[in-house]
Amino acid sequence: MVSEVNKRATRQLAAVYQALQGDHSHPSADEVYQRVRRTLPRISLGTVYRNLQRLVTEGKIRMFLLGERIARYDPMVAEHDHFICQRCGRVEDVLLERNRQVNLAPLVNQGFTVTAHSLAIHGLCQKCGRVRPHRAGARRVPKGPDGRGESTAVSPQKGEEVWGVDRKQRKLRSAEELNKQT
Amino acid sequence: MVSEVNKRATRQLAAVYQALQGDHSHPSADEVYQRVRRTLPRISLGTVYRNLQRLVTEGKIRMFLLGERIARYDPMVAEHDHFICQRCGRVEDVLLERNRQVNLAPLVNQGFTVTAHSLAIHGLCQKCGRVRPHRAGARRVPKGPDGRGESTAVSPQKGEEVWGVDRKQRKLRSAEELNKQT
DNA sequence: ATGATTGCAAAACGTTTGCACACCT
DNA sequence: AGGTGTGCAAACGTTTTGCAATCAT
Repeated sequence: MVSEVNKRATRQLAAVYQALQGDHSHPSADEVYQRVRRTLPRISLGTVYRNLQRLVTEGKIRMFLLGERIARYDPMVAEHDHFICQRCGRVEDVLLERNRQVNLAPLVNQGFTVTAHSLAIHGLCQKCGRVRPHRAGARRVPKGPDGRGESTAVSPQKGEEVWGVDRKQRKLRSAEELNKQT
Repeated sequence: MVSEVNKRATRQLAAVYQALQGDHSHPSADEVYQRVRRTLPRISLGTVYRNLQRLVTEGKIRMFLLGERIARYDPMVAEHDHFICQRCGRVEDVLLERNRQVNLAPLVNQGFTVTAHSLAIHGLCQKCGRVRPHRAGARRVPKGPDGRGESTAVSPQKGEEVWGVDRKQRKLRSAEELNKQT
């Protein structure tokens, strides 16, 4: 009623959709763009974005932001969880049988409406887990070769000691105090 | 050995750190900036970013990207999960007693190294859940008033039918076919 | 003194948008 | 014909970075 306007089907829309089918590698918009370009060399990145967005709001694909700043897209499939590699940034689907049965009742009782939930598991993927990473460039979250650095709520890197912060509000006497325990 | 360089303690670093202590509202870098500015009016946004980054790699604070493209920061605290409101984008800490006991053994057996996991629950927070949202602007993920639009792997909006995609690879005959079921 | 850290401004990055033109229906 | 969707390029918001000046050690 309000405005189910005449959506049109175009070559570009189909190509974008097609590029995602059967693909669970969570391509970014740009990766989709590169793919679609092979079929439609004149398509623009903007169009890819527009069509991805359209497919998302139509519920035909899924978009998520998971520990990185770039959006990734997925064909619609059954619920699953995600493993995010801290080193290479790769996101893999994982199926953990038992964890779907999370008890959300407490939330609902507090007035939340829950529409979805997904578990993000952080760590090192099979490839990255093998390499022992020279514990050198630990200062800076790397960004070059492996593409992505940080991930969602990464726990302290092994080898970096966590600061002994006590949980309650705490005032620093001086700037020095902050540095002391590093 | 390699390069545990002389890190220095500065007023700015302390202020950035201090701005987060006892704050569980998940401020963005810019919010931290605004806060710190009250004490150090001449601090620059770049410095805030640099210090936030440093504190993160030192394990003194935590950064996460959760359903939005902007980074949010948190003082280091015990593990908890996150509720992300689809409407207003607010991220709230939640404590779900039973869900910590996820069985990660299958993953570990597959060669993954798990360092952290957190559950992201998507839905409507107490405030947003009350309002019945004019089911009109459902086409476009809103971006104005409520600040954020999309969230991590949001499931199809109520009222939008999901396309009946069959799971296996599928070729479109034509562009039209894509539009048909909308 | 020396070099880590700052402020500033420009660049980078992924994404969105305004426009005139092309194409679908 | 009419208007949705396109290609292009410019704009966007967040984050990063190069530089000379400043400050902690």
